[in-house]
Amino acid sequence: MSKCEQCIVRQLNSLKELSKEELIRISDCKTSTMIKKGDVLFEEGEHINGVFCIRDGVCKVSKMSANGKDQIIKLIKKGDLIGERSLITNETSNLKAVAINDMEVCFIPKEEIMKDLKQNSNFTMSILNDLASALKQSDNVVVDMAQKTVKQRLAETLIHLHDSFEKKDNGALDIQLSRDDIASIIGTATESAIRLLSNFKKEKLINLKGKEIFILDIAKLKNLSEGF
Amino acid sequence: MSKCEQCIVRQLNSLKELSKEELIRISDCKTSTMIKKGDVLFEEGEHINGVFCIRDGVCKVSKMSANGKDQIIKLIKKGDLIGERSLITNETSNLKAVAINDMEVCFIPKEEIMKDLKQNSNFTMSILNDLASALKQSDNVVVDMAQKTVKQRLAETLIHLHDSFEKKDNGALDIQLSRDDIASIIGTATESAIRLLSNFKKEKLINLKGKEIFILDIAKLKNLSEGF
DNA sequence: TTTAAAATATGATATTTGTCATCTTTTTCG
DNA sequence: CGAAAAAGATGACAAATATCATATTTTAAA
Repeated sequence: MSKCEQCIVRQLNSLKELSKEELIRISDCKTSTMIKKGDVLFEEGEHINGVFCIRDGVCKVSKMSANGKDQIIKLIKKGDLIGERSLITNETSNLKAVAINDMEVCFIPKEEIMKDLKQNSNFTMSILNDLASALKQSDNVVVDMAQKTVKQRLAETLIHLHDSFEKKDNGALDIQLSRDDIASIIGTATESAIRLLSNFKKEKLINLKGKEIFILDIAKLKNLSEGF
Repeated sequence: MSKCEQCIVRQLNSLKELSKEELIRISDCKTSTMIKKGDVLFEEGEHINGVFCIRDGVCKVSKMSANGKDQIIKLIKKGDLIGERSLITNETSNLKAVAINDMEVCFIPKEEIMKDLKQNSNFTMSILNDLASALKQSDNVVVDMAQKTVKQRLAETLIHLHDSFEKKDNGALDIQLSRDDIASIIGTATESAIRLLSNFKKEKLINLKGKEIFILDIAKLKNLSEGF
């Protein structure tokens, strides 16, 4: 099994604050798993009992609304940690995570990572920072959901995807989302998402080939997302 | 000036984790202020440089959307701390806070509270917990904003107000919100909020006397908020 | 490969929500 | 107090969005 000390992914998240000794200890107790596209990392209401460190792949993190529709809260990718919140509050997960493509993830059991959280204050501070950033981000999304139109939110989401994901050789965004996923990110009906995507394509803001998305006009998308 | 060691409000938030010595130090450097209804505690984009501890009164915490409308993110009341997030990330505030009624607040400068955050791990853990809870809460609101109708959100908000605020002697909720505030909490146009409130009154779910709100049928409101 | 199922697409229509206009009531302030 | 301003209320209408129906394309499974 690969070692945390040598894992580059660690540099991308709070684990970079751990000392060599701490890392070796974590490395010895962690487990690595391959997760297939569509498989569930964890369910809403499940005790996670640790944190996941994403070595490769992408997953969607969602929550079921009272109305029975899944709302995607965020996309998690290589280098991200997930599960810190449940770790800290000792609660079951309020979210569900499903792989969007094949993933490689490491799982660090709660007891071990808690030791570091209690003893390494740089690590604690880094986790604090993560939560603080996530909170700001989430508050921003609340405002967008409450105040922006579906069209604005789609534009915003496309910009966000453009900023957060690599491009494939042909220029397409290197993430495969179904129309349903996209609708679930922006919080609208699937048909509405499809219609707006078609409009955006007609207006040459994006191009679509199956599930491939090509961002053509970032500036106009930005304007759109701000209501112009 | 009153002393933190003797302040009951402290028991309601993370400051309860501080030792007697730490409290005395905080007490010596804090400032207390009276804030008038409508006055601004801090603006979006402002360096807060510390945390506020609310001794009395209520304020609305909001963020301006790209469309120019203010969205209320949360209501802060007696016993709450505010400003922890900006403290940790070293950023300017992403939110604005305005007093909803006359308030009494204490301000603890950043340098002092940071000492405790670095040295008292119980305090740090408590703040971590606060942020984790706030994040969960915020994610829940995202789902509601994205998936629930305005009517559902109004019902939800009324339940929340009922759960979080005392009742006056006449049974009214002890918080004075304008119709505009209510609209800004649920993320809708003022007229829509007014109309729905009138409907709820007609259906005997609530009663309204000026700005006073009387919750009459919690069970039906709960059903409504869940889509029945 | 063939077939069934799922995903995508699009039109027609209904519902929800926002906007504008106008009126009434309440609050504020000289 | 009384005038002006702000807040609240309501109708008419427009715009945004959801829903339903159905057709087409893609994907997955036998």
